[in-house]
Amino acid sequence: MLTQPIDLFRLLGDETRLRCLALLATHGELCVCELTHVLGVSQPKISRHLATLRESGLVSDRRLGVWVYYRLQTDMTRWVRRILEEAVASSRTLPPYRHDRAALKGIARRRNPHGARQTDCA
Amino acid sequence: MLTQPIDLFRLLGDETRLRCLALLATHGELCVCELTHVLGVSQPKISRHLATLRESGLVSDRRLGVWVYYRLQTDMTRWVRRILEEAVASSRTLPPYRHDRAALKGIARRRNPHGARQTDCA
DNA sequence: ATCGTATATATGGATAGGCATATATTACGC
DNA sequence: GCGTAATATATGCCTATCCATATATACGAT
Repeated sequence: MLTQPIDLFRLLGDETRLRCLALLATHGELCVCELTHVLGVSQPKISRHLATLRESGLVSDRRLGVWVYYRLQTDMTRWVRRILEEAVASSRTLPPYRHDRAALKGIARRRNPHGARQTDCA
Repeated sequence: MLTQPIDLFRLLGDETRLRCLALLATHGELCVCELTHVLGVSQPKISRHLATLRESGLVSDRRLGVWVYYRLQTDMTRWVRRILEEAVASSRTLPPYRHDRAALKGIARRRNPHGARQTDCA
């Protein structure tokens, strides 16, 4: 998983994935429904891209009750980490990513760390 | 040209382009026929990808007689340069790129800096 | 049963590559 | 000089393939 730089570039060459990674880089952990609402795209679309990122080892997931939380993988090869950091940093001020961060702050962050009952997500 | 990181990643997500960039990073200037021979791909294919890179501002070209020499653009945005450098560095030891550098050393480098007569290329 | 998430399938769109050809510059002959 | 040929590069056109997306469905937990 991710031995060739070109594979990383192909992963980063999709806006939905890049927006997810940018949000996960600033906030530690986000569930699928939060990303769905913030990015304003369909849930299957988000889920599919997160699966791609997970299979490539860029993110990891953990399930807490109904929610599945994704976060950036902590241990990455150095060049992967460097390129990813540069990708996030250079995107920070640009329209879609900048707006996403603002949108994330806007919505009610419903964290559910202990499996408490939750009717609605985000 | 190249204001969005995602556009750079899409450019770097093609192996032919990445191999060209890697060679141009180590050697200063290469003509189309040299790249064609070293990479072992068709001339139109190389020419097309070089045009893409030129239109994106990653490389520049100058014509010397019949030959057209391509080189990395000197002035790039900082984040572009950083990602490109990391891309080249992380590719250096991998099979295709490593082999390309060896192949380039193997062929007779025919430089034609002053328009001297030249019958065959590479 | 309901909500959150994942996946299977089908489809549309982008794009890389091959082939042929066009353009450009130089070499050679007269 | 002129014309032709040869080489280097670029470009149109076509096809195949990959990939993102939508839709529908299945799974899993409460």
